[in-house]
Amino acid sequence: MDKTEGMAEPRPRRRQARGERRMAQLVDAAGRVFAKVGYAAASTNAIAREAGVSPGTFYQFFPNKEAIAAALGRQLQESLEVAYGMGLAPENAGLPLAEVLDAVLDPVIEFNLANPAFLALINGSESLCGTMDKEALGTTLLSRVEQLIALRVPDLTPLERRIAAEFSFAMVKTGLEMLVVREGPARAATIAEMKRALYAYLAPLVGEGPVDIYPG
Amino acid sequence: MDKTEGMAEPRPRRRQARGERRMAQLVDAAGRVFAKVGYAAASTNAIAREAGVSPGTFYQFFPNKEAIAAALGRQLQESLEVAYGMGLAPENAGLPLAEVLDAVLDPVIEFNLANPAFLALINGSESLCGTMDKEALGTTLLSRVEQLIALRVPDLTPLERRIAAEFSFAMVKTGLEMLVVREGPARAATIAEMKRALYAYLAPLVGEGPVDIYPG
DNA sequence: GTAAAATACGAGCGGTTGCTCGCGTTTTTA
DNA sequence: TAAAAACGCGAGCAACCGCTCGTATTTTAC
Repeated sequence: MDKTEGMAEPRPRRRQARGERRMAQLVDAAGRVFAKVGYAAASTNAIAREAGVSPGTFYQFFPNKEAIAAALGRQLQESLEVAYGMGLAPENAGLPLAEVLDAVLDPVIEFNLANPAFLALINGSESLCGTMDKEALGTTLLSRVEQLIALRVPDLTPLERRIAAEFSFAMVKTGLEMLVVREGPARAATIAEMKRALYAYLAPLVGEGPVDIYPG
Repeated sequence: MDKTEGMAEPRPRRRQARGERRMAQLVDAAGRVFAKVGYAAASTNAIAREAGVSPGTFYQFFPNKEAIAAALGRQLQESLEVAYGMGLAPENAGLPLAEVLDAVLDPVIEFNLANPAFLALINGSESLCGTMDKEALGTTLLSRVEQLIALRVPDLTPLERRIAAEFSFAMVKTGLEMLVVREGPARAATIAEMKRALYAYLAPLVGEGPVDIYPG
């Protein structure tokens, strides 16, 4: 058994400062390209061109398109977590639902408007969730929503929790998609409607607000 | 001015029975391919192969991929309209919301499970709505939802109506996507939850059920 | 029967894709 | 300072894309 001679994985090469800069440059360019044409239609050559770099240089740092998408996803996810801070911390677990929604959604909305690649990556990675890592952006965020729900409503079966999380997540995603194509009052109205939809959906679950009298 | 010699449009060639059969065969194959790999990833060569036909034959009947997608979309839309019949006819405009939801959604759900290409085409045509005809599947269905809402709640501004339609449509779409990957009780639970979400969202709009007390 | 039109084929064109490879340059290591 | 490692380039490969075209067959029209 040799220790220095790796088996399958070609030990991660030591990056120097220049390389790190190039990687950041490429991830940045990838974000712009993804936001412009979507994930599926984005080509590695186009990303390299956008970064002002040759295709060969691209592949010096990323083995394929998925890899750079994953890197961008990780970066976006980290900034998002910083942005909305402890939005899902147990601290506000006792707050009224409406306040929790504000605390969680407002930063997410702001972040989404500032990072157009966010939605492109969520949508793109979902259609390729089989190919991609388990740490795909959409999947991770979805489980966050699931945690948040579990915190507020512990007495749900896993299936119920999962369904609630998926519906909530979908409402947010739809709302965000609607937001980016609207401005001013229309955008404000859409935000309000998104919150109303979520509130109406979640209130019965958390045992708050109007009881759900749907005769199902 | 010559009458027999057309100008731009190359007058539609007379199809014979064999041709019609081939077209149906191709549209059918396209549905299977779209359902399997999605709209964007589906290639005309793959559709031809699936139909057991050469690429040249494909282009004898359809000028490009959009055309066959449009044909499939038209066919699906027609069968859907037949399936759920007069679901949005003025007849049941006075029914309780829950009953309207059942009347509209149950046939749509059944249809969607029977035609997996339906969702693929909706999602695909949305990302290409700029390229495609105005009669894109998603757009058409969305305006149907808008009509339905206008019928029940006439006193909404166009923007409010539009937003409500988009959210409702998104909830249905999400529900359908969740349905196809579930079976048995999980599927039933998802259907119930989809209806509950829509009911909770729409009830305040139609002035029925619990009042909306969201403090926004 | 025969000319015209419709149907069918499949090799292959021009283009793009993700990606490679050889080679030159810069930086680190010793 | 010299070897080694990281960086950088860009022509170009194999695969696939949407799509065409010359040609052969089948059906229709007269």
